[in-house]
Amino acid sequence: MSTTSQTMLNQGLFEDQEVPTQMGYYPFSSNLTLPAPLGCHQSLKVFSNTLPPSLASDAPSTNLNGTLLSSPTTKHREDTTCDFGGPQLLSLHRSSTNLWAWNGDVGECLSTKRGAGGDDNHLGVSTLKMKKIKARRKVREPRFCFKTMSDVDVLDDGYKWRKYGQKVVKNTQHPRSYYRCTQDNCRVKKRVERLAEDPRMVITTYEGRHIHSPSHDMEDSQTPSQLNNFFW
DNA sequence: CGTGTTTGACCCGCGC
DNA sequence: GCGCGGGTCAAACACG
Repeated sequence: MSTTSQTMLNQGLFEDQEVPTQMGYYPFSSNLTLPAPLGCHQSLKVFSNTLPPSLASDAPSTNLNGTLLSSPTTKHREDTTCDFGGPQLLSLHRSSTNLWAWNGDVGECLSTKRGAGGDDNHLGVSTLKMKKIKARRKVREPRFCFKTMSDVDVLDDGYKWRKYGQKVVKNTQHPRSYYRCTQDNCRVKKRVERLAEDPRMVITTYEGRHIHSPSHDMEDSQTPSQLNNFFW
């Protein structure tokens, strides 16, 4: 399966950004048209759970096009809407709120990379490690979710992922898988689960930002610094 | 042997 | 304060 198309999808989220990135919210354009990933059915759904506070409070029930999408009371990840631009394209709208914020210091909080530091991490948990863990869990990276209809659980998005956990979530018959980007110092994680109501649908949740370009691009030219900040 | 997956244990946040 | 559930760790295992 080729990775090109899915990589374009991820990159596309940022190529047309209009929303500033302060407060740690990911930028989205008002109406993105994205290529559907290969390996997925044409009916690709996307939903987002990141929204700047101003938009969340002022117009919680509208997307950036002003279309009524969902209840303003939805605070959690809420399956919202997505229009389809056609067989190869889809339009991403933004709607539901997710009020998680990050303080811009996440990198420091999350810098506990296994084997990377000089921490004494043997024999249980050192106090330092515990503090770091606490910090990690307190400050959450902004997240972005999308839903695809696919036979395969893990969609190839151009990055290399390593599975670090799997969990059966309550009231669902399908386990949720946890992946971490294998790139050094890149803390991006993703969760993959299937929709309980429709097991054909795969929900992928990305958390964090890639600090590098997709793996298959690394051999040829390293992408200019400007783009690096916006890769997933 | 290196790399990736599996899986049970553990920890923490949150609701009651 | 307690229990539940989600998220992570890390040892064991599988595979090329």
